[in-house]
Amino acid sequence: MGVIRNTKAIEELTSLFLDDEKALSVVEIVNILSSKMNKTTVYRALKRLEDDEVIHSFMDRDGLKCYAKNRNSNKKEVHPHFHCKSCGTSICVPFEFEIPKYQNHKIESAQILLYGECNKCL
Amino acid sequence: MGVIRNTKAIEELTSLFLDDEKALSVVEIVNILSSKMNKTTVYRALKRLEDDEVIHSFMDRDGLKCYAKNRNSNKKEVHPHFHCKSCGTSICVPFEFEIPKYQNHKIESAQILLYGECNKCL
DNA sequence: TTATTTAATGCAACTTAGTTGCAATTATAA
DNA sequence: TTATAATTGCAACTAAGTTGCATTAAATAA
Repeated sequence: MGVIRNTKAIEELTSLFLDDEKALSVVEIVNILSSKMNKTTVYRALKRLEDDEVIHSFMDRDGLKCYAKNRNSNKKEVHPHFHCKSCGTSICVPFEFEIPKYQNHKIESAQILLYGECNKCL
Repeated sequence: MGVIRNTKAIEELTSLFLDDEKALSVVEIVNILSSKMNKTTVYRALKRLEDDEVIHSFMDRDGLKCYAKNRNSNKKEVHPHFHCKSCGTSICVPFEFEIPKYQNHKIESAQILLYGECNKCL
């Protein structure tokens, strides 16, 4: 939520997240931008964009951090992500998901990761 | 599903998973057993126990692999896990969860990770 | 426009989870 | 007991992600 500056890194990164559905792993992002900026910059700029709620992140099945664009809604999104074991890509699944309650635990966020094979790979 | 041998490593590891609820991260497990065996052995034995469906694994919010005991049921369990942001511990949440369908994707497994603060930390 | 300040960047070095190859060891079945 | 195939330890490695610090560049004030 800090003051986010309109730098070249932020510009390049936001231009990668045009699609509502497709998620990108940090490895992909760092590779795509390797000739344009340092990986440290990528990591830090992604963090800023996430803090600013422009994008959101999740861990795929391999423990690799992935980012995707936030949809236009004020409240924090809770939707599943699908990770294809064949091609390795991840997508946002446009399902609503209600965060469950559990005893006297305070649940602040939830992540659902679906794992299998996508339509293209089948 | 290979022939799993009854070695000291397997014995030590299974003795860590007595509790149905508590999950242990690989880092914890490697630390607990550091004086008794090599970390490579820990990783490999955990993999065997998981293949053998004695334990199951999931990624916590920090991308750290966690393991927990399987309950006595033949079919693959699908239950959420809760990861406390304060104390860092994770537990199995005894809820049933139905794996959703999505278009023409083949969903083989699903993971739900709840994140927040546990009863002890609140 | 210029000066000031503060965020953002690049770089190199580091941390840590997890893996690999290989030789030595050990559990199991014959 | 012996053969065999799985398991282990070790050391070296890979790769994701972080940190400190000097430099650069936005944003804002003058």
